Parts: sequence; structure tokens; C-alpha cells
Amino acid sequence: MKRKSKNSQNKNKDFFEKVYEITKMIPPGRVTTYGAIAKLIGSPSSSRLVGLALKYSLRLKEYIPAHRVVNRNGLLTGKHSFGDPNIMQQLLENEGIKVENNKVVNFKELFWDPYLHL
DNA sequence: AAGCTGACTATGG
DNA sequence: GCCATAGCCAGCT
Repeated sequence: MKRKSKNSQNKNKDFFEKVYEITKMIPPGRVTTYGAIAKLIGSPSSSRLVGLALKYSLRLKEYIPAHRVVNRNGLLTGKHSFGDPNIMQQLLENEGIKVENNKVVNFKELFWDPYLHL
């Protein structure tokens, strides 16, 4: 059956969904990076979309531990998207992650590699 | 409907 | 060693 072209809006929503799925995998007290997620999905250069997806994930009814995702420097670049800049840091500290100067302390050690989960 | 934006990252000057 | 630029791609306005 050929489908009408009106369904041409079949866009790759998988990207966002995968981002959500991977983000949910992140264990408490751990953090990962946009690049790692993007690479895991298959588009290492699409790290922006990861952040974008996480931003929109905040609107979702489902809870996504978006605060566990930081940039490759361990910097809380997305803290401002939580409504108030302190929320993200509070969430991280609540899980035992130390944040100093908007940066995750011992980021390298706390980094959770999604590949290890596969 | 078309263009802008963005929670990035790597590279070059 | 810091600032500027380019690539990336889809959802949002």
C-alpha cells in the first residue's frame, strides 16, 4: 500500500526518543555528556540536538534526569533551562554530586559512559 | 511555511 | 590560552 504523501511528515523522531531513553539509563549520582549520547545514537556531531531534546524533555510529563547530562567539560550549561539556575545544581548535589563554579567536581570519575551499559 | 535557534564540539588564529 | 568560526539537524515560532 502506498501511503499518501500527506504523511511525508514522517520525521526522525527516533533521535529524540533515543535521547530520552539513554538519559533515563543514567544512574543516580552519575553524569554523562551530550557528545557521548549523540555518538551512541549515531550522530556524534549532533550533540546540539541532544541538548535540545533534553530541554524539551522538561516539558514532558515523564521525568527525565536531564540534570545528569552536562557538556564535555562537566559544565552545567543547561542549568538555565530548568526555570531557575539553581535547580540543576541542587538536583545534582541531592544525588551526591558536588558542583562548584557551575562545574561537576570529579567529573571525570563521575562520568558514566553509555557504551558500558550496552 | 520558512527560517531561527539551540543545554555542543572541534578546529583555527 | 582565549576568542571566533564552522558543522550539525530537527523542533519551535
